Order: sequence, then C-alpha cells, then structure tokens
Amino acid sequence: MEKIQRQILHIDVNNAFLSWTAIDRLAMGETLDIRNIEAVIGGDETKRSGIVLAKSTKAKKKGVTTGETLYQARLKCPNLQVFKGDYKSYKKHSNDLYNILSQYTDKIERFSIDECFLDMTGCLIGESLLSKAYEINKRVKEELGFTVNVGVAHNKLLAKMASDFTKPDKVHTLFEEEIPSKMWTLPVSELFMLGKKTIPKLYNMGIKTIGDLAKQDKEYMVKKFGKHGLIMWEYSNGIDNSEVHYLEEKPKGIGNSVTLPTDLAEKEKIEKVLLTLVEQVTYRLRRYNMYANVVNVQLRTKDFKDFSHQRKLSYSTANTKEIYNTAKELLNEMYKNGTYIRLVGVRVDNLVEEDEVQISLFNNDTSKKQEKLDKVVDSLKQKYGYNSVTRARKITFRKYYKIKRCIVNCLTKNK
DNA sequence: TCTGGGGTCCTAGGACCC
DNA sequence: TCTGGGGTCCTAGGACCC
Repeated sequence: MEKIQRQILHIDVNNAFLSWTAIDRLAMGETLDIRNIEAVIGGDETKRSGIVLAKSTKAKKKGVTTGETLYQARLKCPNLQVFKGDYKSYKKHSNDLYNILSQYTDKIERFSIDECFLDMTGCLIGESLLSKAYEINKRVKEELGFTVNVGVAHNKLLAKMASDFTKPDKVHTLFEEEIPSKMWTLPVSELFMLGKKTIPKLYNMGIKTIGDLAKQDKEYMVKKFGKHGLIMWEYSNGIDNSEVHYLEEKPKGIGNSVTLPTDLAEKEKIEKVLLTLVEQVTYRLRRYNMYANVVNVQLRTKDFKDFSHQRKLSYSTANTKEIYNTAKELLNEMYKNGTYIRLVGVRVDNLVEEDEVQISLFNNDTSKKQEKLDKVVDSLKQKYGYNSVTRARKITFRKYYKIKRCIVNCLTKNK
C-alpha cells in the first residue's frame, strides 16, 4: 500500500522575543521600534546572566549571535541597545499565534514558544499547501503585528529546514526534488541536530556540506557515531518519519536551576538555595498532578565544571519535604567543602500520573500531613501569588508574623 | 560586568541476576 | 583453579534543541 504524502508546515516567529518586546513597547506609546535598530533582548548582567536571547536584523548584520555574552556582543556592535525580556507577554503572543494556526488544522505541535508544526494532511480541499502558507504568513502579520517564516514540505525536518532559509517574513518550500539544490549546498552546520561538538569531527572527515554528509555510507556513519550517526545521515537525505505531536503531552521531567549572584562555598547557604528550588519544582509538579520517581541535583563550579547526582526513589512522591531531603543527601555526597559553586539546579524525573503511583510502604501519618500542608500552601500560592507563602527557615521573625496573619486571614475568608 | 534556563534523548560503565 | 554472557536497571555525564 502506498503511503499518503503528508502536508507539513513549520511556522517560526522572526526574532520572536525582540519582535514581541517591540510590539509591547509600541503599544505602551513608545515611538521607537526596536526592530529597526541595533538591539537585543538580553539577560541581566548584574545577575550574571548577561547573554543575548534575541537580536534584531541590524544587530545580526554586525555579527551578534544568540547565546553569546552581552560583553562580546557590544565589542562587535558598540551602539547595541539591550532590552529586558518579559516571559509573560511572550506567552500571550505565542497563544495569539496558536489561536490563528488552530483555524487551519487541529494537528498542531507547539515545538517551542515561537515555533509550531502543522499537519495539514487532509485539510486541503482544492487548495495548495503553499497557498495556505502564504495566507498564514499574511494573516499573522496583519492581525498580530509580527512576522513569521513558513516552511512548506512533506515532513517535519524539511519544513523546519525550509523555514530557516532566508528571513524575515518569508515562505519557503523544500520538497524532495528540491533537496539537492536547496539543502545539499548548505554548510553541514546548518543541519538540524548538528551542534558544535559534531561539526569539527565532520570537518576532519572532509564533510563540509549537507550534500557531503548525504553521500556518506550509512553503515559507516552508524559505526562511527552510533544512533546519532543514523539520524544525521537520514536528516541529510531529507528522511524523517516523525509525527506532528498535536496532543497535549505531559512533561517527562521538571527542573529549576539558578546562577547565583555570587559564588557560594558554604554548604548551609547552598542548602537554602536548594530548598527554594525544590519548592518551585514540586509546586509545578503538583500543578501537573504528577509524582516523581527520580531526584537530580546539579552543581556548576565557578570554573564552569558541571556535576550531577541523581537517585531513584523507592516510591513516587510530590512532597516538598521528601524531595528536599533526598536533594540534600545528593548535595552532601557530591559537594566537596570549600568548592565555589556558581549554579545550583534541581530536577525531578521519571514522572508518573496519579493512577500510576506506587503507594509507599512507609506512607504514614507524617507524610500524609506533609501532603496536606503542601496542598494548603499551593492553594494559597495560586490565589495570592507564588511569593505569598514561604518557609519559616528562610525568613525573619517580623516577616513571619506578617505572613502568619495573612494566612490566618486567608483561611478564615475561605470558610 | 564573561559564559541562562528549560527541556529531551543517548551512551557508557557498574551492579546484579540467571 | 574452570572466571562466559545476555539482559535489565541504575547512575553520571554529555550533546543537542529553543
């Protein structure tokens, strides 16, 4: 039986964070459109997260790249203007885009905050995929005020490669017969899933373009690079049978990490950070109604060495205290006294839903009480904001009494 | 004032079992 | 005085994505 040819679009917002901040500024009455100057959205240098998150076309022309430090970006582009990001606003713009796209198909995969895949197979009645791509491109621009690139192809990989060709505000096709002329001529570094560790290895093998990679012997690539070798060989030949994952998917893991304002070398202080992170992680975990089976703690030293330890739990839990206790043990077995720590991270993995939970043999009154406490705290946080409730060991007495009054008020109001 | 934060997936080696 | 080998689970670390 012949397989039906799939009709795939990839939508990619041009300079998403920068465009969205530009729109927000204009809406607030500012006259300068930061899309038209040398500008970036950047992290906070005083918090040691000073990197480029998004760049304008003019900044890109000066050689500014995403992920580099603002310091480096300024060296290339002395007049660079740096703006702060606003994740809440970005989420809203992303939803606006999604709402338009959902008028074309219900098979939409949110690949990231600014990228979507659309499976249009069976949605085209007397119209071409390309005409739909142009329509989406035009509508988003007119109705939302920002531009998108649209990639048109018969699988996700080719649609994604196509949307990346020339920017901004463009529609590109990449059908099978166009692979040699449009894709094989590109540098191999342009291929999806080839990063900075693999590129030098390929260069040493004389592989410079995607076409060079496509012509390699498949078995040889597998022998040399394992599974990754197979993927890069298939991608270079335009092969990708993955589906558009349009159903809402539960996360497989949840993590929070933070670069500290200054390096810490005292375990007690690191433990406090750990507790804050565990609270955030478990709060999110419980909002998904999920339970964790693995706890992972990550440390980055001041000279940028990463370490992580993880532990499988004997039972599933979403309880702040239980996960914190495990995290603390992991920190203790990993941390060498006196080491300066730059970043602390906590992740929970092997998540399961409520009906898959293995009930603890030690599920005693104490942990039931803990669960109840988590629930009360969560509901207060949902109602009055995340920072409305905080653990006693992190706060001063004066604050403690203020918060206590607030909680008592909330509880009496709830009755 | 040099290098974020949130994810997914893979691999290698050790432990353990049969 | 012979020491294999397949399978599974667990952990640490790494590569890649946006």
